[in-house]
Formats: sequence, C-alpha cells, structure tokens
Amino acid sequence: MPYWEDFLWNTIIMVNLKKQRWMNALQMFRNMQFSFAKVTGGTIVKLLQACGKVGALNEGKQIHGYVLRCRLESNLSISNSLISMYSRNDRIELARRVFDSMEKHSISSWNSIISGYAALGDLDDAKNLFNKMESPNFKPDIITWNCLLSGHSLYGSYETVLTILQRLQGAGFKPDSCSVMSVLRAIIEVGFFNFGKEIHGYVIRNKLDYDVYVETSLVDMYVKNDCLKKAHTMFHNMKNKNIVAWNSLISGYSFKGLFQVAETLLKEMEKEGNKPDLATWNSLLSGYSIRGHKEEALSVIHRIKRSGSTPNVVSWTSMISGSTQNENYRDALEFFIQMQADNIKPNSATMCSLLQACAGLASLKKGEEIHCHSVRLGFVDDIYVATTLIDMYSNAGNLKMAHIVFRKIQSKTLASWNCMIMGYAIYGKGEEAIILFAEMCQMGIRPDAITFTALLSGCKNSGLIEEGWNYFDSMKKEYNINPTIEHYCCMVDLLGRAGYLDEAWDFIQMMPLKPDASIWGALLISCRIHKNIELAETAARNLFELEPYNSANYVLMMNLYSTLNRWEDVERLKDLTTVLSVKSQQPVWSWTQVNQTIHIFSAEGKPHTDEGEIYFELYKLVSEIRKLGYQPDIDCVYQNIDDNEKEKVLLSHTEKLAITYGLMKTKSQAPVRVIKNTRICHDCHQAAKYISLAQSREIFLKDGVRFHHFRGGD
DNA sequence: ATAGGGTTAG
Repeated sequence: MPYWEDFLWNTIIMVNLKKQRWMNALQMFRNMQFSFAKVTGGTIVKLLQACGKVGALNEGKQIHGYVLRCRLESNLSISNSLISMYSRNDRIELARRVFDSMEKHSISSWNSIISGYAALGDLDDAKNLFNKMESPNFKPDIITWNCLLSGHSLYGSYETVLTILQRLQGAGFKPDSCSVMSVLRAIIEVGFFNFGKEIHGYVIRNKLDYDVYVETSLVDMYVKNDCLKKAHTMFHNMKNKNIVAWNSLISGYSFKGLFQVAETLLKEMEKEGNKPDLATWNSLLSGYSIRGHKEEALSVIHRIKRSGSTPNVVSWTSMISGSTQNENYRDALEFFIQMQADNIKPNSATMCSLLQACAGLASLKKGEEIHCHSVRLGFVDDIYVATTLIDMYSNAGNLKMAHIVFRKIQSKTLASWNCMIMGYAIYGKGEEAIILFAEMCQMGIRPDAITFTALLSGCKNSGLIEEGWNYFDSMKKEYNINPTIEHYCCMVDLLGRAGYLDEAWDFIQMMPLKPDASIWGALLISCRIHKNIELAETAARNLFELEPYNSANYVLMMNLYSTLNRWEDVERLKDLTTVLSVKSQQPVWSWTQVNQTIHIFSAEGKPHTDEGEIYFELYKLVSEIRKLGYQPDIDCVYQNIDDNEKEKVLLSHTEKLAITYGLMKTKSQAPVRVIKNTRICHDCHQAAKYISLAQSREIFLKDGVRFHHFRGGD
C-alpha cells in the first residue's frame, strides 16, 4: 500500500469531519478498511469524537475493534477518546472497562472517566474517582474540577455547585469560563437571577475569559430572567454572534408571544449568513404552539421541511405539549400520529405530554395505549413518565392502576406522592389520602403547598372535618407553609358542605386573603345544599360583582330559589341575565366509549341515534331499581312543573342515558365508564348506586369535579 | 501529531 494512498484516505476523512459530515466520514472509514489503508492516530481520535457527538455507538464499536486489531490501545489519546466516546453514548460501563484495562493513565484519562460519570448524573462515582486520582502522580486540575461542577450543575443542587466552586478556589485554581458556565446553569435552573447578574459583574471585574460561550450563556440568562431588553443589548454588543445566541433570543421573543420580533430576528440572521438550524425553528415553533397558534406552529413544521431539514422529536413534542396545554387534547393525539408517520421516535417528554392529553380527555383506553407504548420504548422507569401515569390513571378512572404505578416507582419524588394523594382525593378516599400522607412524612419527605391542596381536597370530598381542620392548622405551625386561596377554598367547602355554614362564614371573615370567586362559589354551593337563602344571597352578591358574566352563579341561585318555590325571584334573575346578556351556561354532556367509538349524550345537541331504544331500556331499569328502594329525587329539578313531569325530566339526564347505553352495548363484566362535564346531581348518584346493584356491574362516573365508583349498590 | 471540561429548542 503506497503511502500516498493512506494519506489520501486520511485527508478525505478529515475534510468530511471538518465539514461536519459525520456520517460521511464514518462511511469513508468503513470503505477504507476494505482497501487495507492505514488510518493515522489523529484521524481515529477525530472519528471517535464524531461518534460521541452524533451518538453513533455501533460505528464507535467498529473503530474500537480496529484499534484492538491494530494494537493501538497503548496510544493514550486514542484510549482516552474511546472512554469519552462510550460515555457520550451513555455506556459508562464500557467506558469504565476501557479505563480499567489501560496500563497507564494520564490526567486526561482520569478526567475523561470522571466527566463520563458526572455527565450521566452519577455524582457519587465521579466523586469517588476524584478522590482516588489524588496521589503523588496526579492532582486534579481545573478541568477535573470543572467536570464535577458541570455534573452538579446538571444533577446536583445549587448549594453543592457553590461549595465546589469555593473548594476549587481553595485548591488554588481560578474559575475559568467553563466554571462560570456551570454556575450560570445552576443559577438559571434555580432562578436566582440576581446572583446571575453578580456573576456577570464578577466575570467583568476579574477579567475572566469572556469568550463566546460565556457571552451566550449570559444572553440566555437574561432571556430566561425575562430581561429581553438587557439580553438584546448584550447580544447586540457581541463581537462574534453565534447561532446559539440568535436562537436563545428568538426563543425569548417567541415565548413571550412577540412573534413579529422573533420573525424579524430570523430574517436578520439569515441575511447575515447564518442558516437557521433545528433549534432556531423549534424556538420559534414552541412559542406559537404554547400560545395556541396552531396554524402558525404547523407552518413552521412546513418551513423546516422546506429548508431541507426534518422536524425532530423536540419539534413534534412542542406541537403536542402546546396542544395539551391549550386543552386541545384531540390535536395532541393527532400530532402524535403525524409524528409517527414521519418516522420520528418519541421520547419520555413526548409520552408525558400525550399522557396529559389522555388525562384531560379522561380517556382510559387512549391512556392505556400510551402506557403500553411507553413500556415498549422503555420509558416507564422515567420518573416524570411514571408520575404523569399516576395522574392520567387517577383522572381517567383507574385508581387501582395509578396505585400500582406509584408503588413501582423506586425513588419517589415529592411530585409522585402529591399525584397519588390527589388521586385518592378525587375519588373521595380521604382516609387513604391521609394514610399516604403519613407514610410520606415517615419517609422523611417534606410536604409542600401542593401536598396540602391534595390532602385538604381529600378531606373535603370525604367530609373529614376534624382531620381537615387539623391539617390546615399544621400547615403553618409545623411546616411553615402559608395557605393559599386554594387551601382556604377547600376549608370553606369542607365546612359548608357539612352544614357548618356560619362557621364557614366566620372563616371567610377571618381569612387574611381577599376572598375571590372560588371562595364565594364554594359558599354558595353549600348554601344551596342546605337551603340557606340569607347567606346564599350574600355570596351571590359578591359573585355577581366579581364575575358578572359567569352564568353558573346565576343558575345556582335560580336553582336555590326554585327549590324554595320562589318563582318570582327566579324570573327576576332570568331577566337580569338577559339585561346583562350573560352567555348561557356551558352545554351539559356525558360520554361513554363503546369499542372504538365515543358516544356523546348532550342535553341540547342532537339526540343519539338509538335514543328510543335507550329510553325503553332506562324505563325498564328504573322500574327494576324502584323495587330495590330507589326514590326519584325531584328536588334536583329546578323547573316550575308538577312532580310527575319532574320525574320525567330526571330521566333525561345525560349521565343516565350514557350509563344505560354502556350497559346495553357491553355484554361482559367490564365496568361501565362514563364522563360528564358538569357535576352529577343527587338523583343520578342514587340511581347509579342502585343500577350497579341491580345489574351487578361496576360503574365509574367522572364528573366535573371528582370520580364516583359504584359497585354493588355502594 | 492526536485527548479531558462549555452555549440554544420540548
């Protein structure tokens, strides 16, 4: 093999690498082996770097094989590159094997393996190796310290980052630009932006290496701190603007909904010869998506394709999560289909957004589907996915499954405990919520404000007054958490529903926050239940003032008047709503899924095609359950009609129709699942109890607030 | 000659 041919191969590979055509370069390496040319050490190192960068593990392994065949492992640079290649491909155990098999180590070897552990979040192993390397031969240098810093800025706490920074200085090193970057990252993560500004000053005062990375990170810090002006001036003064800085600024404007500026910046950067990359497009797209501009977001997808690139996981997850957050759950599922059609593999973030969409739809079947998907793709061990699964199952009607997922989590986070407690709460299982709370405290996990919202909701839905009261007191006393309006609302609801209306009133008078609509709403609902007209009128007066266009308040009040047969007051309120032209109440609907179809029963919309048959079946059911003791509760009808008519109206409640249809269409013993968008009335609640007994079928009914589980008349 | 630490998008 003539020397010039070896040289040619090496040169071609190097040129490809330099032009960032990683895959081309790796292909060249393969071709070259067939012609038995020799690669130089430098080329191998560069190739291995490329494998680390693009995640080409298999190519990296091939190069490793080549290294072993040619006995190049004694070359320290090559072995060190192998360590780095494996750890960048998340295969730290292989990196460790290379490290352990080396006869000699250099300081770079130590730094490579420590960096590997730190970058994967294995901070203990990184620290152990750090201690091990300290010997007469080796002393940690600034790079070793920065490896620890970087690891802790990603996976550790803000405090540990600062401690390491101090120890680094104690060991006689001066923080360089990489150290500053890690500290900045920790600051952005925690949101201590004031300290970020101090660091900015520190960098300038100490004339630290003020390179393009530090500059970009500072721009990004100001963007994330909502100081777009400051970020823009800094960006403007950058000598060498890089694409990352452009992207950061564009993401800032897009996120704030200032799309004009974002688009102008995009044009400017193109004019200055920077081709937008995927991060640029995704920065723009996420803003559109999260603010509900579906069409614009979709058009960015097309612009990406037109620019010759392919929308990636982040692009699609943006689309999905934006839809979910705007409560367009169907869109979210639709985008997932499009994403799969484009052959883009979802990751755990995608799964979380999808599961949230299923929770929003309360669609158990879809949720189970996404769960299976996550299992197949190996995402169920991800703590975020697992926590979202708990949330999905408790919102879609399978508390048992939520509990199974919860128990399987190895290292539970505060969020997972909170979700599970909330799960019990929405099922009205207050005792279980309390037991779980106690277990959580025993594990040494400190509850936060959200924990107490969940716990108090549990007490509220189960009527556990004394317990709720005690927990409310302990919030401030034992845990030093200031109750928010949500906690006060739970208490008003708890007291009011139990009939302690005067106590609820006193409670409202004593609370240090200004009562908002939710507080008065809770009181009004309690007043309706217990038919207390005086307090109801006070609550309503406040509500009409706070939200004059919320029809639900007027309806509640009219219901109360009608229960007391005060029809002239009902008319008066009706006139008031006409004068104010309050939009009528949201349509009431229930739905149930039979096979792959969702059947919607709406109070106003068009009737179901099988309506006659359903009513026939329902009449049969009602006469059956009457024998078991069911009594229609005509107090649930707020029309000025006679009692026989009222009983007829009760039969037309959408949840009864949905339950009946579910029973008719499913023969098996599977539970019937019905979702209703508003609260279930007392009569339907009673009827469902008896139906579950008469038909020996479980019935799950989710209403606007919580879950009801009927089994054997319970 | 050729190693090790860093910036943006969900």
